[in-house]
Amino acid sequence: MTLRAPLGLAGLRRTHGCGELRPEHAGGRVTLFGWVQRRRDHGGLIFVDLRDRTGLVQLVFNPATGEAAFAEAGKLRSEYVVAVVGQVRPRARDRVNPNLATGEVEVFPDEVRILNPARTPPLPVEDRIDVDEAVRLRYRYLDLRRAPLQSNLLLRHRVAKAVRDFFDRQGFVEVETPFLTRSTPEGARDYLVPSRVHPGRFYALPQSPQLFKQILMVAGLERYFQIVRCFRDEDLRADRQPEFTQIDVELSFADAGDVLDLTEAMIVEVYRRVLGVSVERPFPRLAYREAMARFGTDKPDLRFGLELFDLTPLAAASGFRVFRRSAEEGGVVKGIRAPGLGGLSRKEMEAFDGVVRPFGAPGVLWLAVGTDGVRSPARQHLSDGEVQEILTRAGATAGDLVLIVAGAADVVHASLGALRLEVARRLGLTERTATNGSGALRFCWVVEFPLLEYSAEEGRWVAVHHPFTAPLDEDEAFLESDPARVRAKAYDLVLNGVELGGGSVRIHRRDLQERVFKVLGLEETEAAAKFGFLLEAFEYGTPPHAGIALGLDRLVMMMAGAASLRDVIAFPKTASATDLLTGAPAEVSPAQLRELRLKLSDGR
RNA sequence: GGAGGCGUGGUGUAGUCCGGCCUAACAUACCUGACUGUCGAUCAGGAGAUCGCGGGUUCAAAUCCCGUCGCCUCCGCCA
Repeated sequence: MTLRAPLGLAGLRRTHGCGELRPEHAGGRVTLFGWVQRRRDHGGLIFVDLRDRTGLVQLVFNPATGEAAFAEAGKLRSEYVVAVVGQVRPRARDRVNPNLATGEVEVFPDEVRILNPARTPPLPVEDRIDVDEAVRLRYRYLDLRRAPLQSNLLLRHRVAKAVRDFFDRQGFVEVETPFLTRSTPEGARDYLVPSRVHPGRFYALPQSPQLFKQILMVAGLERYFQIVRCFRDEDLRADRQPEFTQIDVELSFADAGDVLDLTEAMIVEVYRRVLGVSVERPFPRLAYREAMARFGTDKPDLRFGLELFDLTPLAAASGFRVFRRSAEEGGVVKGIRAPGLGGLSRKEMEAFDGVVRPFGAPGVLWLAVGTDGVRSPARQHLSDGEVQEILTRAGATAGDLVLIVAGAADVVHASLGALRLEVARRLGLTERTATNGSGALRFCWVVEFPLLEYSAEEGRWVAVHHPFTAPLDEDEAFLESDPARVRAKAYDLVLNGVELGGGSVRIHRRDLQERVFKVLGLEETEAAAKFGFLLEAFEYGTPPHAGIALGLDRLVMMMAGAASLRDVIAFPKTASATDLLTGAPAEVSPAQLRELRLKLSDGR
């Protein structure tokens, strides 16, 4: 990396980055630009740490070697922007700073120019000092001066570069698709943009370029990719921002296996090139049903076991009412083993209830295995034989804890999925270690998702993935008769319990697409109005095609070992979708509203 | 839409449960002075907060109550 300036600034030409100076530069004259990290004023001698993107170097101001520079150095304060010209000298052995990449040298400036003074920063521009995130977001430019965020942005750049190089080499073409497009039913809420030219009409920002990339397949591009911003007006999470970036891919004459292979190859190359980490292929593939049954989630963290086991048959025959009723009502009874957690107090056991309650489970039944028996609030309701069978199924031995949840299958799975993560956290199995070789990277594919699920809220079947996803050939016949049974040619890529992305084989025949629309309750006229252009396109020679979209932000987050998307996005939004730096969203002038023929319902 | 956590000089925290000892403490940053080998410099001195905001209870509120705003996490929602 170099920061040499191509042109001089005020007669000065930058020769090196601060962090680049090494003993071999000793004796040379250098010109450096940067920010004052810190000034240590010893009266007759002043040390200044100068920082730029490349790192830090120590400047030494001595009246003997530069009277004017020494005087100027006394005026320097934190974050002043300066240019210095001086001589690089090696440090005496006992003055070397081993904590600094440039610690074997220092610069003796004979000229200092203050290019710009700075107010005292509202947050320390220094790594490792925790600052309230609201302050960091309000002064994002100062937060971004700190090394962790800078290195995350650099990492992100390298990932994007590696992705582009990979797809370019594979014959893919990056095509830009519109941001101002039309709202389509299904999926997330749209961000709307009013049209001035057409009052009363709105563009929508794309939730993804889904339709366009399929049309590019009809258009004969054959291999498309795009690193593209997507917009979804839904509530945020640590791993969800209203605008996020996808690595969007679509290819013709390809089936699911081709997409999986291609994606794996891309991931392997990105990790190798950017982090120097080798990722093993192929990634294991799990059917959705299996993932739910074994891990209670469709995005399993495979870094640890702690798999669910089924007690439903035992429960059906049990004298314990809670068990029997769950089984009789069509629910399930399942549990997990928490190795070594049998010693928790009753109060700590009850804290597990709080983990499952958000998912609709009333609580967790626990059995603590001791050397002299089993402790459990349900001990008296269970026969010795039942307790023994539970322990056998759990594989539990003395010192272990068994956690059991009974109820509807989806509630039980969600609850145990969350409990499994909670147990893993307690056992220290989920450290989000970065990927510098030490962290486990357990990629997997989850495949055979259901094509449809019934939405009680909307009173109809809705697409699990999106309405253009093809059903498995062997399930297509049940589309109308038993929609729940139909599995999709869809796949999700999961890394350590985080969903990195997903895709599917698309429907490329108009007749099948119309059948799916019909099951979704999209009447022909409505389908024609909203997706007509796609259906029409399908009539002009559409190749079979499939694709995938990966969350670039999430991928970078995982690679950086970051806990939040905000740490890998230069200008992120808060949990309430505001931008504390710019103040967006903001009110607009009445004139702007008038021009758009918009009237706010509160009368303005 | 719901649940929980947090909000005290610029920054990070203590104090809040159990009101009075708070005329709000500590660290750091900041300002001034001293100091020629520091690199988390050191030493001496100084300035800086009506405790997110509004209302209430009380002789008395950072502390209790009600409301409200902001940030974070999770559920719903979202692929």
